[in-house]
Parts: sequence; C-alpha cells; structure tokens
Amino acid sequence: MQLSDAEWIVMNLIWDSQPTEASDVIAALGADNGWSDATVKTMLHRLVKKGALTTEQIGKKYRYTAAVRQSACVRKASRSFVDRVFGGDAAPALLHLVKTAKLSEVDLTELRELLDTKANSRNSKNKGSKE
Amino acid sequence: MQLSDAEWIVMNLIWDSQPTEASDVIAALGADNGWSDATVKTMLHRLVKKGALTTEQIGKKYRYTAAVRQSACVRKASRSFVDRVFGGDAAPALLHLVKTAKLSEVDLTELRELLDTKANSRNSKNKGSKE
DNA sequence: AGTGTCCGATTACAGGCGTAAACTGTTTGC
DNA sequence: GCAAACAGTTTACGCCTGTAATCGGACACT
Repeated sequence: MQLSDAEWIVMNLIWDSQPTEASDVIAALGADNGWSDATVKTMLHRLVKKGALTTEQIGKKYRYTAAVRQSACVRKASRSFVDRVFGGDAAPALLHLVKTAKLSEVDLTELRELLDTKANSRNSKNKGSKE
Repeated sequence: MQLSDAEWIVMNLIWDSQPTEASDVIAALGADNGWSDATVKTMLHRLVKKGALTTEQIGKKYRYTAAVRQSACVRKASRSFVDRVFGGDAAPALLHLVKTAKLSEVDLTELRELLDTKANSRNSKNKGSKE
C-alpha cells in the first residue's frame, strides 16, 4: 500500500485513534493542517477506495478503521525511501539519519541496545537467513 | 529540491559520474531500468528545467552536471520521509530501520561509534534543555 | 411537513509524474 | 550533397495528488 503525503497524515491519525468517525478526522485535520472539510472527505473516500480504510456503518454514521497495518506501510515506505535516496543501501541511510537527528539520551541508549542485540544475534547464529 | 522517484535514479547516476553526457545516461538507464531514450531525455530536460542539473555546451554536445548537492537533497528527502511516516520523530524511524536493515558488522560498529560520539558531545555541552 | 443540517458520494480541476513519440537542427558517412 | 544518426525541444497522454465545491439522501427541529 503506497500512501501519498496527505494520505499518511490521515492514516497516522486513524491508526492512532481508530475506529474514528469522519467528523473527528475532519476536526483534527482541519485544525492541524488547515484542510477544508471537503478535502478531508476526499482523502477518506480515496483511502477507502484504495483499500487502506474500511467503513462500517454504525447506525447512520460510518466509522473508519484502517484496513492495512501501520507496520506494513512503514516497512514499505522505509524500503522505498532507502531505495530511492540511498540506492537500497540502508547503512548510509542510517548514518545520515543519526547524524542529523536530534536524539534524546533515551533514544541513544535504546538504539545502542538494539545494535548490540543485532550484533550478538549475528555472532551466534550467522547462518540463519530468515529475513 | 524535491525529486521524484525517477528523478532520483537519474540524479544518483549523475552525482556518481558527473559531468556526463546524455548518451551515457541514456545507455546506463536504458540498461538498468529499461527506459527508452525518449524517457531519459525527458527526465534530463525536466531536471534542467527545475534547476537540478546544468548543461554546459562542450563543443557541440552538452554535458550535464548536478546543480544541487546530493547531501542537500538527501537531507530534504530524509526529513520529508521522517515527517510523513513517523510524524517527524526520528527515533522511531531509526529504530525501525535498524530493526529491518541488513547491516554488516562494519556498519554496526560505525553506527555505534557515531552514537557514542553523539552521546558524548551531548553530555559535555549539556545545558539543561529539559524536554 | 418543510427546511436546515450533517455526512457521504460525485464531480472538478490544475499541476506533477512516468512514459514516450514526434519535431528540429546539426553532424557525418557515403 | 543527401540521408542517416544524434541530441535537445515540444508535445502527448493517462494516472495520481492536493484541494475543494456541489449533490443528494437521511434526520432533526420548528
């Protein structure tokens, strides 16, 4: 599922607080982004049409629920980003992001732990090709 | 400078081997991507028009040279990626990428060193930003 | 019951993108 | 010198995007 910029904004909101009604989305995004009602409605409709959202009719209103997992979309977008900007090579991408990002100490610690984990698992079982 | 997918492909090639003539780009990208000559020409033209490339006429041919720094485009694309997918928060982006990326031991080491550097510089010049 | 209101659906429209053919002018081989 | 090759410019076209107005049906209030 490829999402456009604007669609990401909508989906991020819905992933955070699904199921959601259109009015909530309209309120939130109108305030945050200055989109008109009509624009948000269009977004919702397109997302339903492309299968990223489902609607269930509760009484007379509809509730919107994500039909695609956020993690899957994130994975896809990340790969696409690394592919296009770094030619598919994740390491320079990471280096770049670390260099430019503002990271809290907690973030740094967490990242280091993750790297340690990766290094260890590599050392112990370095024949598992399970990705 | 915002580059589209296809434009990234062209620009990455040119950054790697500038200055370049159209024929080289056509040859490389025709082979790699199966693009027709016409398509590559269009890309080059559009990139010139949007200011990402410059042409200098050497004799009768033109040579294409990047007019924007790769690093600047990378920075912009990275920010845009983090913004759209992770709501501007770099830390989850990094965690995700580290989790899913295949990283060599060299990559891992390099990353850890970079993290250490960041942590140290933060500790030494910490002036109580409490956020 | 009529009218305003809310909400989803349909329609609109300009600009970007991927893809490419056609046109034009120059160079070069025959 | 003329035709083929080459290179840059113009034009084309359908789809996606961002942005939005308008339509149409159901409810709600007067």
